[in-house]
Amino acid sequence: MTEKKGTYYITTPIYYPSSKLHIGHTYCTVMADAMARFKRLAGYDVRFLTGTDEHGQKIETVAKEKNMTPQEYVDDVVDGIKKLWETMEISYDDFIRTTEPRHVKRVQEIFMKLYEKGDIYKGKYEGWYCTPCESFWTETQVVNGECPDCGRSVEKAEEEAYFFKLSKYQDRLLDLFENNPDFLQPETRRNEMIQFVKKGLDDLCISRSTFDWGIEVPIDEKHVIYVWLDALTNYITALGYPDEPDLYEKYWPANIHLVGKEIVRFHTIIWPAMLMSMEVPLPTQVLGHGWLLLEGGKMSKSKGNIVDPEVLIDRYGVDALKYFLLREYTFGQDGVYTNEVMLRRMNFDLANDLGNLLSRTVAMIEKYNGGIVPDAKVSDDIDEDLKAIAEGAAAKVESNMDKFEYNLALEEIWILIRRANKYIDEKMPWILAKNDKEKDKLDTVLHNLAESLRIVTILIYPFMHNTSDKMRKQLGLWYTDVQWEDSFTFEMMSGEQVKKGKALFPRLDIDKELEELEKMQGPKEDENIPLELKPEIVYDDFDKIDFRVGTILTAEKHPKADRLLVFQVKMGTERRQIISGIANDFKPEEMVGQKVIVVANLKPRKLRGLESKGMIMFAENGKRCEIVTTIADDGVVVD
RNA sequence: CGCGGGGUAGAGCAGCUGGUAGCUCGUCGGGCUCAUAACCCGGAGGUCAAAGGUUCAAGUCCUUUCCCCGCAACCA
Repeated sequence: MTEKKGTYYITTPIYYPSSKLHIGHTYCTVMADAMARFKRLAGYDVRFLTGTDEHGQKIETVAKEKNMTPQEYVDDVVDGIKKLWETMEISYDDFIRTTEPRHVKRVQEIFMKLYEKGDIYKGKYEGWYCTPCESFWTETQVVNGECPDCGRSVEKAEEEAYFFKLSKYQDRLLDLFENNPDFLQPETRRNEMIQFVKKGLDDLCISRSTFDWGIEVPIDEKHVIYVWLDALTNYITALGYPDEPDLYEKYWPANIHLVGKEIVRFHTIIWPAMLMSMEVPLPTQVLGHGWLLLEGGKMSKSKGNIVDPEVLIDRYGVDALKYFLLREYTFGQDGVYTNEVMLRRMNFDLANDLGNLLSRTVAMIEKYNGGIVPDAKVSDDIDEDLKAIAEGAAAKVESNMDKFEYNLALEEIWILIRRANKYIDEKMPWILAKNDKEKDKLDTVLHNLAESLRIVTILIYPFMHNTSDKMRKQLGLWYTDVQWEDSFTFEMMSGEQVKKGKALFPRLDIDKELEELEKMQGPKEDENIPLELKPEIVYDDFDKIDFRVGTILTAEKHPKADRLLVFQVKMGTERRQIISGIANDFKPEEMVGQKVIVVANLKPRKLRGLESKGMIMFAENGKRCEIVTTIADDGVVVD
């Protein structure tokens, strides 16, 4: 039995179930899972937490649209998420939902702790209120008295709200970053946060009274707790803090909070500040991973360019998908996902290198030694080289995993696999088999190959346990469990009965698969799928808008904003200036002379100092904007 | 001069504290037949964005410039 090395608590973010999860979420969870499995195998007492963040206005709205209660709605989505993790064989020890009673009551207790500490005060959320959006905006967010979201005018309003004294912890946070370089990695994220704190922190509004779907503020039933205090605390409420502290005392502080780069700020500024206030130790390390991008940009639900992990698992298996995600991308950096890159990885690394190595090894042991793994009899430089690489691989995997370099950890394993393939060519066992005098050499080759593969089964276990099991079955290693320490030594096999099985990873016809995947991922031609639309409007709403045709006379860059282009547009008798945020997609020259559609009666507004009277219509297809043109004469009404 | 990250073979990437430029794929040629037409070897292909500088020695340090990408601002 492996001796215990201590505890290891690792968490993923809790995901927001406003719709189905995509491959980006899968990526994060797979990384956490691999680390959890690795640490377990290495002898740690691991606790791995994931979950869902289920409150908030957005959920409330989406549920209403679907004619469900928020609870019904989230129950439904969370079921799907749990099913996905089950398919992915995510080995979480606990799944926390922020709607669970255990979380709700603990969040309220934590609120009271902060309150009694004097770090929560009731203040006035002085701001600008946009009635249609039901949102408050700060002075800096509002532009020219208009809502930054919808552009309609906002009214000065005061709302009571509860605030957390984030500013009080500014200096301690700065110390934290500067004295503990490891607290936040990678480096670039740390630099960003240092800058952010240096600019000064405002107190944080932690309650809302404009919607109901949340945890009630214990001292004020008119308010619900806003996301920060509700969501971030999951990492300790799931451990029973504060009322059932057994797990908390055992596992807190967390070793790792694994999060996406977009939420690093919340985890390294707001969360530590709350913990400081609670006088609870801080997590040891927050790691911000990069995003999986699709060609042409960010993955997002509204763009409809989601890669559904279920489809991939269904076709290629969990292990292949996990391998690809962990091997292809560098932790902390963004990576581009394409079907082709994935299929290549699966073919080259899994089918050709690993699968084929097992296949040829087992075939030779069956053919040349009746399926029994022989003992090694002799040894030369080549044998010793293979052996050294095999015995040294585990240490290299470990050191890379300590740095969360999953890709390099796997690369180390593949160095061994490639070495073994080369070893076969160097030794040419099929020649040895032709001469009885070479039997000792042949036995040695067969033995060494079996040993190398045995070690591979241990090394890949945290990443691909199914494949490991299948390999061990073929290698006759059914009689013993996977033990990490067994990967340190070479001489362990003798007399096992091997048994050739199905190919571990069938070779894929990449062109054919690409075609199939595109068919499945793209829109299905013959199906009529309703679009996701904004709330319905009536004709009167539409009739308020005055669309006109306009000819662009001149176009130039806005002197003080990167993304803005300033146009002079002619609409019949009138000429006016309109500004659009499309500088990334169009050069000014190519816009001149275009006939476009203008929302002509939009209230004028200043953008970085220049007035824009109206708005030019563009089509957004995800990758870039496309201009919407017409052949009609300018000034003409469009309706 | 808001903050930060990059620009290395056809593609995608490694190259930390300076000392013969690497990996995977592709390509060309060869080998092998145990194996999932898989495996192995070799070749071609890079003035390491540009220009200066420090140094015996610079993708690797410094300065400047150009170009990309995040964040922030702003996107009517």
